[in-house]
Amino acid sequence: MQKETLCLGLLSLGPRSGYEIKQMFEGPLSDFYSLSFGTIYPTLNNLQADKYVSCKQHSQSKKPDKKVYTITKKGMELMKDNLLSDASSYIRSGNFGDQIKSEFFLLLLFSKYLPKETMNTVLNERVLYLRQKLEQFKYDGPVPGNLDAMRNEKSVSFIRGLASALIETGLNYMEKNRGKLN
Amino acid sequence: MQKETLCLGLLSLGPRSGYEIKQMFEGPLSDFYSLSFGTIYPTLNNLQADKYVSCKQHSQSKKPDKKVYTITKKGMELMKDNLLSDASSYIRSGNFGDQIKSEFFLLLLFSKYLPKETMNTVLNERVLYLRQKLEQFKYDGPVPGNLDAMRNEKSVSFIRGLASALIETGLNYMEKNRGKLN
DNA sequence: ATTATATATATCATTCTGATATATATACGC
DNA sequence: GCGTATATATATCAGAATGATATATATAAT
Repeated sequence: MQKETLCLGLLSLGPRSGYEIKQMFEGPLSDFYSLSFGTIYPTLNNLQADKYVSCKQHSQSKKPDKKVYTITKKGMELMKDNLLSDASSYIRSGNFGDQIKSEFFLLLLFSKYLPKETMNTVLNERVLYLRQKLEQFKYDGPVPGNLDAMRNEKSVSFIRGLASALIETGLNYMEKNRGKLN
Repeated sequence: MQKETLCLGLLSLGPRSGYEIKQMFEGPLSDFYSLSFGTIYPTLNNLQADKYVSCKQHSQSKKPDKKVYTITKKGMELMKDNLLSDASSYIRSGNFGDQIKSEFFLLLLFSKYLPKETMNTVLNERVLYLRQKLEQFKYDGPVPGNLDAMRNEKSVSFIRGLASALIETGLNYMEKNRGKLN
């Protein structure tokens, strides 16, 4: 997905600064996508230059100005147009498409070159990590303001449910079949 | 995973050319990782310069020479050292780590900006695509020579089983819950 | 006969990340 | 009270990787 479309999409949930957009990528979204500051800030500047977003600077005493961006009508149109024209190309991507980069699976692929005790530790920690991830996805308590807008989206509930189901399946499989790696 | 470690790992399965390494990334591995020609060829040249691989040129009438690389003892050592020292950093990556880039999930996130009929078509095609993927992962018939070495690895059976289980879970979830997106 | 696909290596502009720079505020332990 | 760590906030850039393109031929399909 183009970085412009993605930033506009997140701004469609409400006005935000570049820093806050980055924070959204560090929340639940982090498991599916991320953009770096080096991408977010230039993208917002370009979107502003082309009037897809407007910007209000909130001067803060001796911190850098907080630049809060708001999506414009023109920006909403661009976002919708881009989503529509690229929708079909996302069908084959991610979560069993062409974009998963699983270093963990690569490690498994070459696991025979590692000492058994190392692989045992790695698999144990992987299980712990996945359990922790699962808890995060199922967590329904309060979240910081920036992330709240996302939680209320129907699509986010759908994605969280799917992610939870996938992690549970992965955990069960790992626990039942890890013996087969030796 | 460093490109050097990865190329060495694939060469540990048997001597191969850069073109054939790329082919392995287009097989079942494509769902988990990939490297481009622009990465593979320079990496192989560097590995050769540092004696981690040796190279035999097979001249072919009027095609470019086929350069078949073989991993050296020094190369095997580097690969094992790298795997060992980086193993712990792969625990949190991929398949619910920080490296999944799912454009499909992003599309779902913004699905409310798309016409219902578009989303319907997209979800239908996604289901078809996943069914096709599932068949590919379960397929146990003959494969081209390059890929055969991988099929015989225990770890590959493990990964294929895990991938199949994950896709099945994803399919079931999508079919049961797609109504909740509207 | 033409088009598409496969073999085979190489290069490079564009893109993206991860790190770093800059500057301040606040919370925490001791 | 003092140092340390973390959080806020934007910006830039070296280095790395991709995707596209160039080059050249063989073969299969239409």
